[in-house]
Amino acid sequence: MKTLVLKKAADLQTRYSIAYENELNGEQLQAVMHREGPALVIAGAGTGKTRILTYRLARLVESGVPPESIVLLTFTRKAANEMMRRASLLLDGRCEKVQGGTFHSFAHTTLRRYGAFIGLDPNYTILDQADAEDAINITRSRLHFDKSKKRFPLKNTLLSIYSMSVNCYIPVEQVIAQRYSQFVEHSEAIHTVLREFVAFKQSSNVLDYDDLLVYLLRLLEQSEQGREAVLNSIRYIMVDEYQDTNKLQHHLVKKLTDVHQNIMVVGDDAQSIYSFRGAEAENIFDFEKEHKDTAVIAISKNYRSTQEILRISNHTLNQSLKSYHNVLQSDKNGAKPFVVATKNERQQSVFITQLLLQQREEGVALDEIAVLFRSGFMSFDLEIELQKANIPFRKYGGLRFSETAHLKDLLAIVKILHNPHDIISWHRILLLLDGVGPKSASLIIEEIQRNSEDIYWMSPNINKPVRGYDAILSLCSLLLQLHSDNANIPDIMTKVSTFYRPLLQKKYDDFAKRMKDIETIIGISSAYSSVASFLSDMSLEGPSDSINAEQEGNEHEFVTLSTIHSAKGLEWKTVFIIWALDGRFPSTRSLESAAALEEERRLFYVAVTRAKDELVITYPIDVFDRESGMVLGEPSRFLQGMNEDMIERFVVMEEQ
DNA sequence: CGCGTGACAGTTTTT
DNA sequence: CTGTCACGCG
Repeated sequence: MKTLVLKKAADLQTRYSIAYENELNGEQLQAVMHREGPALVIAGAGTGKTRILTYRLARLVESGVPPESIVLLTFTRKAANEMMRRASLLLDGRCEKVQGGTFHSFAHTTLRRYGAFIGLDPNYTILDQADAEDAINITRSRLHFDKSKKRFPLKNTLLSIYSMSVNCYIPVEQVIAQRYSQFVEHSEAIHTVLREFVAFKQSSNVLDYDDLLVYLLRLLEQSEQGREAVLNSIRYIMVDEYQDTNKLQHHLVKKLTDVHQNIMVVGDDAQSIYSFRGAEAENIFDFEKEHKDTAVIAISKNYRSTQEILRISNHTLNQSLKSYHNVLQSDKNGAKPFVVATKNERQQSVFITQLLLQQREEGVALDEIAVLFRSGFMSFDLEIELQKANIPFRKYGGLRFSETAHLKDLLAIVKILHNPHDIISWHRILLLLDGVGPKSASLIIEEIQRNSEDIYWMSPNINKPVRGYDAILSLCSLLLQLHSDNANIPDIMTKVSTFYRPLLQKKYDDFAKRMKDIETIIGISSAYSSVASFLSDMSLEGPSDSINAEQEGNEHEFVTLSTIHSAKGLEWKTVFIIWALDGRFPSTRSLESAAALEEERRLFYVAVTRAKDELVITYPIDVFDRESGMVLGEPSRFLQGMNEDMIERFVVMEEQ
């Protein structure tokens, strides 16, 4: 007989180490405490979206939900990292086991594990955008659409058409009719090329970015075993930046939550800036319709910015014909934002640099400052100026480190090693070799496809092309050696780079600079223990940050330069928005359609709301625009209608 | 067939 | 400013 004892009921409840009630406001708390079933959180900029997600994560974990059964999907890798970092600060290491990342990286991890259920060889390699374009070009020339046809769309257009079709569930013909009407006459041919492109990827065992999502969906829909395996491991899903999901992702989320319905999505319709990639802000509102009994929580109290900054952002949205959900309010007050005209781009760069030096003098940490711009190239001139002034900076957005031609060349060899069927990489390398052109390359590739069993031994079988034979032979012997070596990754990389070095030297004038990048990537590679994870990280979460990270000295502090797209979800004490020049931001191209202009407006809104305390908006006048043949000199139309009690206007003059 | 040359068109934003 | 295309030489 067991003895019965009395225990205080309160003592039996789970103990929480975080005082949720004290650290969150009412609306936030409601979202954080939400437990089962679908929830939609509409949270304006700076209202503590990340805070809600991290606290809810912590709450679930504290309540005993196994962290590995929670999936957190975000849009950019940086946002994912930030979230995990903040969750770990709240709650020891337990949050590290949470599955998380971008849609694409989540899809990749899942497919590596369970892809076999739908017949996917787990050794597939991932094509980045340039690789996918190359693949399209290869198919195009195989089908002989490259010659004779006048004005056939270029590879990047073909890929956009394909991608739009896949991500939005729109048939190719319709995409062409709607968005690329100038190519309607080639509609059928385009479709043929794209179908062949799909087949080509399959036979090469490669997946492009879109395929990652498509195959994951296929796994969930077409394999009962696959579906069970994936769904059994997930109990809670949270999706950040939901306004940036497209149809395909929307659908994927639905499939992932079919069983338990424990899905929380967070979004802000005013921050939808990815429609060029098929994102539909309507997904937020469809979500509510599609999931029964969705708890809807709207949050409008802003904690980030001063009221002066919010007045600018609210004004930006008010100028629109559309109406957005949130009008932001804040208790904080500060200085009026500055709008500054400079004579030209040069002066803009010099001016920003001066202000940065001044801020540093005043004791503002460089980490607290960001310079934001519409497009990657808009910071080139400033970068030179910052270098001269010895101000350390890090640039986000624009061309990625691992997307530069020389690193792609190098990685292509490693890719072949990992996946010998990767014809796109073979093609890339073969064309690099002396005396090998498109014709011999395709002959060799045919040979490779015939002898797929012992692929590295095929070299002696090649019908000698007159010129390139020696080069091919040496490539093959390198591959053979690396294949049998079992070396570690930096070793492999070093050997590959020794092979590549003379080719690099011949191809580029700035050989030395590029060689340095290669050293850098060898360094990065040493952190990996498997070729597979090294390669997929390079394609999915490539070190975009290392592109300008290694300034002299090991300063920990740096100014952030970033495209607005890459700055989403982040905040700084002081934000500069440069190139706020009508014709650049919004760009002339976006003036043709109301929807495009609207997206630029939201983009401007995102930029403004990154600032906590200080906002400086600059624009150069007297800029020649090649496209229109006009001189641009007016401030962005988004600044129109702002009077003197909203902003201070300045003109930069040179001191006599 | 490979490769250099010159003309010319297109030019965001991300995974 | 860069990638792409057509042309013609070796």
